[in-house]
Amino acid sequence: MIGERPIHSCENCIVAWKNFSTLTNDELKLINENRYEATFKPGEIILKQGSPATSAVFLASGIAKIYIEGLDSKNFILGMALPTNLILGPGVHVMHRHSYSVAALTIVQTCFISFELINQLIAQNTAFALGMLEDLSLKSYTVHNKLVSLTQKKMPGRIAEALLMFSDTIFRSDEFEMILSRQELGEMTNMAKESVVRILKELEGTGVIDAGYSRIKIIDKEKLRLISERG
Amino acid sequence: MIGERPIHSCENCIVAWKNFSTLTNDELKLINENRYEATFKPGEIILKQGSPATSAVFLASGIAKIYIEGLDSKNFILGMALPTNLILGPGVHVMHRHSYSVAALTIVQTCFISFELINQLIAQNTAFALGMLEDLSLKSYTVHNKLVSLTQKKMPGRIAEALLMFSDTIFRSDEFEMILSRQELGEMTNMAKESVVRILKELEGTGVIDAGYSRIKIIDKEKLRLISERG
DNA sequence: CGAAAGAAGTGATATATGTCAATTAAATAT
DNA sequence: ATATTTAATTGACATATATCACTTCTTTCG
Repeated sequence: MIGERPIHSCENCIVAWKNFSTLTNDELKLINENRYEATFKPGEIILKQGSPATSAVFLASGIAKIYIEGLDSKNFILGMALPTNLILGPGVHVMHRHSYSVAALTIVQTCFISFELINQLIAQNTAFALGMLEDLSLKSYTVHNKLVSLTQKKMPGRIAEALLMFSDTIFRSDEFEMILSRQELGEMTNMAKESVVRILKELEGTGVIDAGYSRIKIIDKEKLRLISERG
Repeated sequence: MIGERPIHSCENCIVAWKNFSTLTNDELKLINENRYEATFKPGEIILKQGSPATSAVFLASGIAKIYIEGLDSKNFILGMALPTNLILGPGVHVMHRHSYSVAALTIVQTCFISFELINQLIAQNTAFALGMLEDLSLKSYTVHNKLVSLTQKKMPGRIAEALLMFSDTIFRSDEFEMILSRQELGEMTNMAKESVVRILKELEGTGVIDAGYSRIKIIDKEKLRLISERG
Protein backbone atom coordinates (compact mmCIF):
# COMPACT_ATOMS: atom_id res chain seq x y z
CA MET A 1 0.00 0.00 0.00
CA ILE A 2 1.22 3.45 -0.84
CA GLY A 3 1.42 5.93 2.00
CA GLU A 4 0.26 9.50 2.28
CA ARG A 5 2.32 12.24 0.68
CA PRO A 6 1.67 15.56 -1.03
CA ILE A 7 0.70 15.44 -4.67
CA HIS A 8 2.74 17.73 -6.83
CA SER A 9 1.84 17.27 -10.45
CA CYS A 10 0.73 14.70 -12.96
CA GLU A 11 3.89 14.93 -15.01
CA ASN A 12 5.91 12.75 -12.72
CA CYS A 13 3.19 11.22 -10.61
CA ILE A 14 4.21 7.71 -9.65
CA VAL A 15 0.64 6.56 -9.09
CA ALA A 16 -0.68 7.87 -12.39
CA TRP A 17 -3.03 5.75 -14.46
CA LYS A 18 -1.07 3.61 -16.92
CA ASN A 19 -2.97 5.09 -19.84
CA PHE A 20 -1.67 8.58 -19.09
CA SER A 21 1.58 7.47 -20.67
CA THR A 22 -0.10 7.85 -24.06
CA LEU A 23 -0.57 11.57 -23.49
CA THR A 24 1.68 14.31 -24.81
CA ASN A 25 3.31 16.72 -22.39
CA ASP A 26 0.76 19.37 -23.28
CA GLU A 27 -2.12 17.01 -22.66
CA LEU A 28 -0.65 15.96 -19.35
CA LYS A 29 -0.23 19.58 -18.38
CA LEU A 30 -3.86 20.17 -19.25
CA ILE A 31 -4.87 17.37 -16.92
CA ASN A 32 -2.66 18.70 -14.19
CA GLU A 33 -4.23 22.15 -14.46
CA ASN A 34 -7.72 20.76 -14.30
CA ARG A 35 -7.56 18.29 -11.48
CA TYR A 36 -8.98 18.72 -8.01
CA GLU A 37 -7.63 17.03 -4.94
CA ALA A 38 -9.66 15.81 -2.02
CA THR A 39 -8.87 13.65 1.00
CA PHE A 40 -11.36 11.25 2.53
CA LYS A 41 -11.51 9.60 5.92
CA PRO A 42 -12.42 5.92 6.38
CA GLY A 43 -16.12 5.39 5.76
CA GLU A 44 -16.60 8.55 3.73
CA ILE A 45 -18.24 8.28 0.35
CA ILE A 46 -16.09 9.33 -2.60
CA LEU A 47 -18.64 8.68 -5.33
CA LYS A 48 -22.33 8.04 -4.90
CA GLN A 49 -24.25 5.69 -7.17
CA GLY A 50 -26.85 7.57 -9.19
CA SER A 51 -25.22 10.97 -8.83
CA PRO A 52 -24.28 12.87 -12.00
CA ALA A 53 -20.96 11.65 -13.30
CA THR A 54 -18.97 14.77 -13.92
CA SER A 55 -15.56 13.45 -12.97
CA ALA A 56 -13.33 10.44 -13.06
CA VAL A 57 -11.44 9.71 -9.87
CA PHE A 58 -7.93 8.49 -9.22
CA LEU A 59 -6.60 7.46 -5.83
CA ALA A 60 -3.20 8.84 -4.96
CA SER A 61 -3.10 6.80 -1.77
CA GLY A 62 -5.26 4.49 0.30
CA ILE A 63 -7.88 1.88 -0.51
CA ALA A 64 -11.56 2.26 -1.22
CA LYS A 65 -14.37 -0.19 -1.84
CA ILE A 66 -16.44 -0.06 -5.01
CA TYR A 67 -19.97 -1.26 -4.42
CA ILE A 68 -23.38 -1.38 -5.98
CA GLU A 69 -26.37 -0.44 -3.87
CA GLY A 70 -28.88 -3.06 -4.87
CA LEU A 71 -32.39 -4.04 -3.82
CA ASP A 72 -33.46 -2.88 -0.33
CA SER A 73 -30.11 -1.03 -0.32
CA LYS A 74 -28.34 -4.33 0.10
CA ASN A 75 -24.79 -3.70 -1.03
CA PHE A 76 -22.72 -5.70 -3.39
CA ILE A 77 -18.99 -5.06 -3.31
CA LEU A 78 -17.59 -5.20 -6.83
CA GLY A 79 -13.98 -4.74 -5.86
CA MET A 80 -11.33 -2.49 -4.42
CA ALA A 81 -10.08 0.82 -5.77
CA LEU A 82 -6.34 1.29 -5.56
CA PRO A 83 -3.80 3.92 -6.63
CA THR A 84 -3.04 3.74 -10.38
CA ASN A 85 -6.60 2.60 -11.14
CA LEU A 86 -9.05 4.71 -13.08
CA ILE A 87 -12.35 4.84 -11.24
CA LEU A 88 -15.08 5.38 -13.75
CA GLY A 89 -18.09 3.10 -14.05
CA PRO A 90 -19.75 1.98 -17.26
CA GLY A 91 -22.82 4.07 -16.51
CA VAL A 92 -20.83 7.21 -17.17
CA HIS A 93 -20.71 6.74 -20.94
CA VAL A 94 -24.30 5.65 -21.07
CA MET A 95 -26.44 7.78 -18.82
CA HIS A 96 -23.94 10.17 -17.24
CA ARG A 97 -24.64 8.78 -13.80
CA HIS A 98 -22.35 6.80 -11.56
CA SER A 99 -23.35 3.17 -11.72
CA TYR A 100 -21.74 2.39 -8.39
CA SER A 101 -20.63 4.01 -5.16
CA VAL A 102 -17.07 4.25 -3.87
CA ALA A 103 -16.26 4.62 -0.19
CA ALA A 104 -12.91 5.06 1.53
CA LEU A 105 -11.68 2.19 3.69
CA THR A 106 -8.49 3.94 4.80
CA ILE A 107 -7.53 7.57 4.53
CA VAL A 108 -7.72 8.18 0.79
CA GLN A 109 -6.17 10.97 -1.25
CA THR A 110 -7.83 11.51 -4.60
CA CYS A 111 -7.61 13.49 -7.78
CA PHE A 112 -10.83 14.34 -9.58
CA ILE A 113 -10.57 14.95 -13.32
CA SER A 114 -13.56 16.18 -15.26
CA PHE A 115 -15.17 13.71 -17.58
CA GLU A 116 -15.37 16.39 -20.23
CA LEU A 117 -11.62 16.63 -20.31
CA ILE A 118 -11.31 12.86 -20.50
CA ASN A 119 -13.72 12.86 -23.39
CA GLN A 120 -11.76 15.56 -25.14
CA LEU A 121 -8.60 13.48 -24.84
CA ILE A 122 -10.39 10.46 -26.21
CA ALA A 123 -11.40 12.52 -29.21
CA GLN A 124 -7.97 13.94 -29.91
CA ASN A 125 -5.67 11.09 -28.95
CA THR A 126 -6.23 7.68 -30.51
CA ALA A 127 -3.85 5.81 -28.28
CA PHE A 128 -5.60 7.22 -25.25
CA ALA A 129 -8.97 6.18 -26.64
CA LEU A 130 -7.72 2.66 -27.20
CA GLY A 131 -6.32 2.57 -23.70
CA MET A 132 -9.70 3.64 -22.38
CA LEU A 133 -11.34 0.86 -24.35
CA GLU A 134 -8.86 -1.63 -22.96
CA ASP A 135 -9.39 -0.46 -19.43
CA LEU A 136 -13.14 -0.75 -19.71
CA SER A 137 -12.80 -4.15 -21.34
CA LEU A 138 -10.59 -5.46 -18.61
CA LYS A 139 -13.06 -4.35 -15.98
CA SER A 140 -15.89 -5.86 -17.92
CA TYR A 141 -13.99 -9.10 -18.23
CA THR A 142 -13.41 -9.17 -14.50
CA VAL A 143 -17.12 -8.75 -13.86
CA HIS A 144 -17.88 -11.62 -16.26
CA ASN A 145 -15.61 -13.84 -14.22
CA LYS A 146 -17.26 -12.68 -11.04
CA LEU A 147 -20.62 -13.58 -12.49
CA VAL A 148 -19.46 -17.14 -13.10
CA SER A 149 -17.78 -17.53 -9.76
CA LEU A 150 -20.75 -16.14 -7.83
CA THR A 151 -23.24 -18.36 -9.58
CA GLN A 152 -21.19 -21.52 -9.84
CA LYS A 153 -18.87 -21.65 -6.85
CA LYS A 154 -19.95 -22.62 -3.38
CA MET A 155 -19.13 -20.56 -0.31
CA PRO A 156 -15.62 -21.89 0.41
CA GLY A 157 -14.61 -21.30 -3.22
CA ARG A 158 -15.88 -17.76 -3.16
CA ILE A 159 -14.12 -16.93 0.10
CA ALA A 160 -10.92 -18.55 -1.16
CA GLU A 161 -11.12 -16.44 -4.29
CA ALA A 162 -11.57 -13.26 -2.30
CA LEU A 163 -8.63 -14.07 -0.03
CA LEU A 164 -6.42 -14.78 -3.02
CA MET A 165 -7.44 -11.47 -4.53
CA PHE A 166 -6.33 -9.66 -1.39
CA SER A 167 -3.13 -11.62 -1.21
CA ASP A 168 -2.16 -11.50 -4.90
CA THR A 169 -3.54 -8.19 -6.11
CA ILE A 170 -4.04 -5.84 -3.20
CA PHE A 171 -1.35 -6.56 -0.63
CA ARG A 172 1.05 -8.82 -2.55
CA SER A 173 1.75 -10.73 0.60
CA ASP A 174 0.56 -13.94 2.23
CA GLU A 175 -0.22 -12.12 5.42
CA PHE A 176 -2.30 -9.00 5.49
CA GLU A 177 -4.66 -6.77 7.40
CA MET A 178 -8.22 -7.80 6.52
CA ILE A 179 -9.48 -4.37 5.65
CA LEU A 180 -13.07 -5.51 5.19
CA SER A 181 -15.38 -6.49 8.01
CA ARG A 182 -16.97 -9.95 7.91
CA GLN A 183 -20.14 -8.21 6.84
CA GLU A 184 -18.34 -6.59 3.90
CA LEU A 185 -16.56 -9.80 2.98
CA GLY A 186 -20.04 -11.25 2.75
CA GLU A 187 -21.19 -8.40 0.53
CA MET A 188 -18.30 -9.21 -1.77
CA THR A 189 -18.83 -12.96 -1.92
CA ASN A 190 -22.61 -12.90 -1.66
CA MET A 191 -23.10 -14.57 1.66
CA ALA A 192 -24.30 -13.76 5.18
CA LYS A 193 -21.69 -12.50 7.64
CA GLU A 194 -22.29 -15.54 9.84
CA SER A 195 -21.44 -17.79 6.92
CA VAL A 196 -18.22 -15.85 6.32
CA VAL A 197 -17.24 -16.49 9.92
CA ARG A 198 -18.01 -20.19 9.63
CA ILE A 199 -16.11 -20.69 6.38
CA LEU A 200 -13.09 -18.78 7.67
CA LYS A 201 -13.11 -21.00 10.73
CA GLU A 202 -13.37 -24.07 8.55
CA LEU A 203 -10.40 -22.93 6.46
CA GLU A 204 -8.50 -22.36 9.65
CA GLY A 205 -9.46 -25.80 10.93
CA THR A 206 -8.03 -27.48 7.84
CA GLY A 207 -4.78 -25.55 8.13
CA VAL A 208 -5.24 -23.43 5.03
CA ILE A 209 -5.24 -20.04 6.70
CA ASP A 210 -4.77 -18.35 10.01
CA ALA A 211 -7.69 -16.01 10.60
CA GLY A 212 -7.21 -13.44 13.30
CA TYR A 213 -9.62 -10.71 14.22
CA SER A 214 -8.44 -8.38 11.52
CA ARG A 215 -5.40 -10.12 10.15
CA ILE A 216 -5.25 -13.04 7.80
CA LYS A 217 -2.31 -15.29 7.06
CA ILE A 218 -2.37 -17.74 4.21
CA ILE A 219 -0.59 -20.90 5.27
CA ASP A 220 -1.28 -23.31 2.42
CA LYS A 221 -1.68 -21.22 -0.70
CA GLU A 222 -1.81 -24.18 -3.06
CA LYS A 223 -4.72 -25.65 -1.17
CA LEU A 224 -6.44 -22.27 -1.14
CA ARG A 225 -6.00 -22.03 -4.93
CA LEU A 226 -7.48 -25.47 -5.31
CA ILE A 227 -10.49 -24.57 -3.18
CA SER A 228 -10.96 -21.41 -5.20
CA GLU A 229 -10.77 -23.22 -8.53
CA ARG A 230 -12.77 -26.30 -7.64
CA GLY A 231 -15.51 -24.03 -6.36
CA MET B 1 -37.73 -11.06 -35.61
CA ILE B 2 -36.22 -10.29 -38.98
CA GLY B 3 -36.52 -12.97 -41.64
CA GLU B 4 -33.99 -14.38 -44.02
CA ARG B 5 -33.01 -12.42 -47.11
CA PRO B 6 -29.90 -11.93 -49.19
CA ILE B 7 -27.40 -9.41 -47.91
CA HIS B 8 -26.37 -6.92 -50.50
CA SER B 9 -24.10 -4.33 -49.02
CA CYS B 10 -23.40 -2.43 -45.84
CA GLU B 11 -24.22 0.93 -47.38
CA ASN B 12 -27.95 0.50 -47.04
CA CYS B 13 -28.13 -2.43 -44.68
CA ILE B 14 -31.19 -2.08 -42.50
CA VAL B 15 -29.77 -4.25 -39.74
CA ALA B 16 -26.45 -2.47 -39.52
CA TRP B 17 -24.95 -1.64 -36.16
CA LYS B 18 -26.06 1.80 -34.99
CA ASN B 19 -22.47 2.95 -34.68
CA PHE B 20 -21.85 2.41 -38.41
CA SER B 21 -23.73 5.67 -38.94
CA THR B 22 -20.60 7.47 -37.76
CA LEU B 23 -18.61 6.12 -40.70
CA THR B 24 -17.89 7.95 -43.93
CA ASN B 25 -18.95 6.43 -47.22
CA ASP B 26 -15.41 5.34 -47.88
CA GLU B 27 -15.12 3.67 -44.52
CA LEU B 28 -18.42 1.91 -45.01
CA LYS B 29 -17.27 0.72 -48.41
CA LEU B 30 -14.11 -0.61 -46.79
CA ILE B 31 -16.21 -2.60 -44.36
CA ASN B 32 -18.38 -3.90 -47.13
CA GLU B 33 -15.37 -5.13 -49.07
CA ASN B 34 -13.93 -6.89 -46.06
CA ARG B 35 -16.87 -8.69 -44.62
CA TYR B 36 -17.56 -12.39 -44.85
CA GLU B 37 -20.98 -13.92 -44.71
CA ALA B 38 -21.88 -17.21 -43.11
CA THR B 39 -25.16 -18.91 -42.29
CA PHE B 40 -25.64 -21.08 -39.23
CA LYS B 41 -28.24 -23.67 -38.38
CA PRO B 42 -29.86 -23.93 -34.93
CA GLY B 43 -27.40 -25.30 -32.41
CA GLU B 44 -24.31 -24.42 -34.40
CA ILE B 45 -21.58 -22.46 -32.69
CA ILE B 46 -20.84 -19.07 -34.19
CA LEU B 47 -18.06 -18.06 -31.81
CA LYS B 48 -16.24 -20.29 -29.38
CA GLN B 49 -15.03 -19.05 -26.03
CA GLY B 50 -11.25 -19.09 -25.82
CA SER B 51 -10.67 -19.10 -29.57
CA PRO B 52 -8.56 -16.31 -31.09
CA ALA B 53 -10.69 -13.25 -31.62
CA THR B 54 -9.99 -12.19 -35.17
CA SER B 55 -13.43 -10.92 -36.07
CA ALA B 56 -16.45 -9.13 -34.77
CA VAL B 57 -19.79 -10.64 -35.72
CA PHE B 58 -23.09 -9.08 -36.73
CA LEU B 59 -26.31 -10.97 -37.18
CA ALA B 60 -28.25 -10.11 -40.30
CA SER B 61 -31.12 -12.34 -39.23
CA GLY B 62 -32.05 -14.81 -36.52
CA ILE B 63 -31.32 -15.08 -32.82
CA ALA B 64 -28.33 -16.54 -31.03
CA LYS B 65 -27.47 -17.11 -27.39
CA ILE B 66 -24.37 -15.63 -25.82
CA TYR B 67 -23.02 -17.79 -23.03
CA ILE B 68 -20.03 -18.32 -20.84
CA GLU B 69 -18.72 -21.83 -20.38
CA GLY B 70 -17.94 -21.90 -16.70
CA LEU B 71 -16.74 -24.48 -14.20
CA ASP B 72 -17.26 -28.11 -15.18
CA SER B 73 -18.47 -26.68 -18.51
CA LYS B 74 -21.61 -25.48 -16.80
CA ASN B 75 -23.00 -22.78 -19.04
CA PHE B 76 -24.16 -19.36 -18.07
CA ILE B 77 -26.30 -17.53 -20.62
CA LEU B 78 -25.40 -13.86 -20.64
CA GLY B 79 -28.01 -12.79 -23.14
CA MET B 80 -29.32 -12.95 -26.66
CA ALA B 81 -27.64 -11.74 -29.83
CA LEU B 82 -29.95 -9.98 -32.27
CA PRO B 83 -29.61 -8.20 -35.61
CA THR B 84 -28.21 -4.66 -35.21
CA ASN B 85 -26.08 -5.76 -32.22
CA LEU B 86 -22.33 -5.84 -32.30
CA ILE B 87 -21.07 -9.15 -30.97
CA LEU B 88 -17.66 -8.65 -29.49
CA GLY B 89 -16.78 -9.61 -25.95
CA PRO B 90 -14.58 -7.66 -23.57
CA GLY B 91 -11.84 -10.28 -23.79
CA VAL B 92 -11.10 -9.20 -27.33
CA HIS B 93 -9.44 -5.96 -26.36
CA VAL B 94 -7.61 -7.58 -23.49
CA MET B 95 -6.26 -10.94 -24.54
CA HIS B 96 -7.43 -11.34 -28.10
CA ARG B 97 -9.57 -14.31 -27.18
CA HIS B 98 -13.31 -14.58 -27.18
CA SER B 99 -14.53 -14.36 -23.62
CA TYR B 100 -17.78 -16.11 -24.43
CA SER B 101 -19.37 -18.47 -26.93
CA VAL B 102 -22.24 -17.65 -29.25
CA ALA B 103 -24.56 -20.33 -30.64
CA ALA B 104 -27.42 -20.02 -33.12
CA LEU B 105 -30.91 -20.65 -31.77
CA THR B 106 -32.64 -20.16 -35.12
CA ILE B 107 -31.18 -20.03 -38.59
CA VAL B 108 -28.73 -17.17 -38.34
CA GLN B 109 -27.17 -15.13 -41.12
CA THR B 110 -23.99 -13.37 -40.07
CA CYS B 111 -21.37 -10.95 -41.27
CA PHE B 112 -17.84 -11.34 -39.94
CA ILE B 113 -15.70 -8.23 -39.92
CA SER B 114 -12.06 -8.44 -38.99
CA PHE B 115 -11.09 -6.96 -35.68
CA GLU B 116 -8.09 -5.34 -37.33
CA LEU B 117 -10.37 -3.32 -39.52
CA ILE B 118 -12.50 -2.35 -36.53
CA ASN B 119 -9.37 -1.26 -34.73
CA GLN B 120 -8.28 0.78 -37.71
CA LEU B 121 -11.63 2.57 -37.73
CA ILE B 122 -11.34 3.27 -34.03
CA ALA B 123 -7.97 4.86 -34.68
CA GLN B 124 -9.06 7.04 -37.58
CA ASN B 125 -12.62 7.96 -36.61
CA THR B 126 -13.22 9.53 -33.22
CA ALA B 127 -16.99 9.30 -33.33
CA PHE B 128 -16.71 5.62 -34.11
CA ALA B 129 -14.34 5.13 -31.19
CA LEU B 130 -16.73 6.88 -28.85
CA GLY B 131 -19.57 4.75 -30.14
CA MET B 132 -17.50 1.67 -29.44
CA LEU B 133 -16.88 2.88 -25.91
CA GLU B 134 -20.57 3.51 -25.43
CA ASP B 135 -21.49 0.10 -26.73
CA LEU B 136 -19.05 -1.65 -24.44
CA SER B 137 -20.22 0.48 -21.53
CA LEU B 138 -23.83 -0.37 -22.10
CA LYS B 139 -23.02 -4.06 -22.15
CA SER B 140 -20.95 -3.72 -19.06
CA TYR B 141 -23.76 -1.88 -17.32
CA THR B 142 -26.17 -4.64 -18.23
CA VAL B 143 -23.87 -7.21 -16.70
CA HIS B 144 -23.64 -5.17 -13.51
CA ASN B 145 -27.39 -5.24 -13.23
CA LYS B 146 -27.40 -8.96 -13.86
CA LEU B 147 -24.91 -9.41 -11.07
CA VAL B 148 -27.24 -7.68 -8.65
CA SER B 149 -30.33 -9.47 -9.81
CA LEU B 150 -28.67 -12.88 -9.72
CA THR B 151 -27.31 -12.40 -6.24
CA GLN B 152 -30.22 -10.54 -4.68
CA LYS B 153 -33.40 -11.73 -6.33
CA LYS B 154 -35.09 -15.01 -5.57
CA MET B 155 -36.15 -17.45 -8.26
CA PRO B 156 -39.54 -15.94 -9.16
CA GLY B 157 -37.95 -12.51 -9.54
CA ARG B 158 -35.24 -13.84 -11.81
CA ILE B 159 -37.68 -15.72 -14.02
CA ALA B 160 -39.97 -12.69 -14.17
CA GLU B 161 -37.03 -10.57 -15.24
CA ALA B 162 -36.09 -13.00 -17.99
CA LEU B 163 -39.66 -13.16 -19.30
CA LEU B 164 -39.88 -9.37 -19.36
CA MET B 165 -36.62 -9.23 -21.28
CA PHE B 166 -38.05 -11.54 -23.94
CA SER B 167 -41.29 -9.62 -24.06
CA ASP B 168 -39.89 -6.09 -24.02
CA THR B 169 -36.57 -6.38 -25.80
CA ILE B 170 -36.53 -9.44 -27.99
CA PHE B 171 -40.05 -9.98 -29.32
CA ARG B 172 -41.79 -6.72 -28.38
CA SER B 173 -44.97 -8.63 -27.72
CA ASP B 174 -46.77 -10.08 -24.72
CA GLU B 175 -47.00 -13.45 -26.39
CA PHE B 176 -43.99 -15.14 -27.86
CA GLU B 177 -42.28 -18.37 -28.78
CA MET B 178 -40.03 -19.39 -25.89
CA ILE B 179 -36.92 -19.94 -27.88
CA LEU B 180 -34.94 -21.29 -24.93
CA SER B 181 -35.46 -24.69 -23.38
CA ARG B 182 -36.23 -24.87 -19.65
CA GLN B 183 -32.65 -25.98 -19.21
CA GLU B 184 -31.38 -22.87 -20.99
CA LEU B 185 -33.80 -20.63 -19.15
CA GLY B 186 -32.20 -22.04 -16.04
CA GLU B 187 -28.71 -21.31 -17.36
CA MET B 188 -29.81 -17.72 -17.84
CA THR B 189 -31.41 -17.27 -14.42
CA ASN B 190 -29.04 -19.51 -12.51
CA MET B 191 -31.40 -22.25 -11.45
CA ALA B 192 -32.06 -25.92 -12.09
CA LYS B 193 -34.38 -26.75 -14.99
CA GLU B 194 -36.80 -28.39 -12.54
CA SER B 195 -37.01 -25.16 -10.62
CA VAL B 196 -37.74 -23.25 -13.83
CA VAL B 197 -40.65 -25.58 -14.48
CA ARG B 198 -41.99 -25.14 -10.97
CA ILE B 199 -41.75 -21.34 -10.97
CA LEU B 200 -43.39 -21.11 -14.39
CA LYS B 201 -46.21 -23.28 -13.11
CA GLU B 202 -46.52 -21.11 -10.04
CA LEU B 203 -46.72 -17.96 -12.19
CA GLU B 204 -49.37 -19.68 -14.24
CA GLY B 205 -51.27 -20.69 -11.13
CA THR B 206 -51.45 -17.07 -9.93
CA GLY B 207 -52.70 -15.88 -13.30
CA VAL B 208 -49.60 -13.93 -14.27
CA ILE B 209 -48.67 -15.87 -17.38
CA ASP B 210 -49.84 -18.64 -19.61
CA ALA B 211 -46.98 -21.09 -20.09
CA GLY B 212 -47.33 -23.49 -22.96
CA TYR B 213 -44.75 -25.99 -24.05
CA SER B 214 -42.86 -23.53 -26.17
CA ARG B 215 -45.08 -20.48 -26.12
CA ILE B 216 -45.49 -17.95 -23.35
CA LYS B 217 -48.20 -15.39 -22.94
CA ILE B 218 -47.96 -12.65 -20.37
CA ILE B 219 -51.39 -12.05 -18.89
CA ASP B 220 -50.72 -9.66 -16.02
CA LYS B 221 -47.66 -7.65 -16.97
CA GLU B 222 -47.93 -5.28 -14.02
CA LYS B 223 -47.81 -8.16 -11.61
CA LEU B 224 -44.88 -9.67 -13.50
CA ARG B 225 -43.03 -6.36 -13.25
CA LEU B 226 -43.72 -6.26 -9.54
CA ILE B 227 -42.39 -9.76 -9.07
CA SER B 228 -39.30 -8.88 -11.07
CA GLU B 229 -38.63 -5.73 -9.08
CA ARG B 230 -39.45 -7.02 -5.62
CA GLY B 231 -37.12 -9.93 -6.24
C1' DC C 1 -9.32 3.46 32.78
C1' DG C 2 -13.87 1.75 32.23
C1' DA C 3 -18.17 1.97 29.78
C1' DA C 4 -20.49 1.82 25.53
C1' DA C 5 -20.72 0.60 20.88
C1' DG C 6 -19.71 -2.19 17.27
C1' DA C 7 -17.88 -6.48 15.37
C1' DA C 8 -17.15 -11.30 15.63
C1' DG C 9 -18.49 -15.79 16.84
C1' DT C 10 -21.96 -19.60 18.02
C1' DG C 11 -25.83 -22.83 18.09
C1' DA C 12 -30.46 -23.81 16.82
C1' DT C 13 -33.68 -23.57 13.32
C1' DA C 14 -35.91 -22.25 8.92
C1' DT C 15 -35.99 -22.17 3.92
C1' DA C 16 -34.83 -21.81 -0.73
C1' DT C 17 -33.14 -24.44 -4.07
C1' DG C 18 -30.76 -28.52 -6.00
C1' DT C 19 -30.60 -33.52 -6.99
C1' DC C 20 -32.47 -37.96 -8.22
C1' DA C 21 -35.51 -41.05 -10.23
C1' DA C 22 -39.42 -41.75 -12.66
C1' DT C 23 -43.22 -40.51 -15.92
C1' DT C 24 -45.30 -38.05 -19.58
C1' DA C 25 -45.39 -35.17 -23.56
C1' DA C 26 -43.32 -33.33 -27.91
C1' DA C 27 -40.36 -33.38 -31.69
C1' DT C 28 -37.70 -35.86 -35.08
C1' DA C 29 -36.35 -39.37 -37.88
C1' DT C 30 -37.29 -43.65 -40.20
C1' DA D 1 -47.56 -42.87 -39.25
C1' DT D 2 -44.77 -45.18 -35.88
C1' DA D 3 -40.52 -45.53 -33.39
C1' DT D 4 -36.96 -43.12 -31.13
C1' DT D 5 -35.04 -39.47 -29.03
C1' DT D 6 -35.22 -35.37 -26.50
C1' DA D 7 -37.40 -32.23 -23.43
C1' DA D 8 -40.82 -31.23 -19.81
C1' DT D 9 -42.92 -32.40 -15.64
C1' DT D 10 -43.55 -34.40 -11.03
C1' DG D 11 -42.74 -35.89 -6.29
C1' DA D 12 -39.64 -37.18 -2.65
C1' DC D 13 -35.61 -36.02 -0.51
C1' DA D 14 -31.04 -33.82 0.41
C1' DT D 15 -28.34 -29.78 1.40
C1' DA D 16 -26.36 -25.35 1.22
C1' DT D 17 -27.09 -21.22 3.13
C1' DA D 18 -29.86 -17.61 5.57
C1' DT D 19 -31.92 -16.01 9.77
C1' DC D 20 -32.44 -15.34 14.67
C1' DA D 21 -31.09 -14.70 19.17
C1' DC D 22 -27.42 -14.50 21.99
C1' DT D 23 -22.68 -14.33 23.85
C1' DT D 24 -18.07 -12.86 23.64
C1' DC D 25 -14.48 -10.16 21.98
C1' DT D 26 -12.30 -5.49 20.30
C1' DT D 27 -12.11 -0.90 19.79
C1' DT D 28 -13.26 3.65 20.87
C1' DC D 29 -14.25 7.41 23.46
C1' DG D 30 -15.74 10.01 27.57
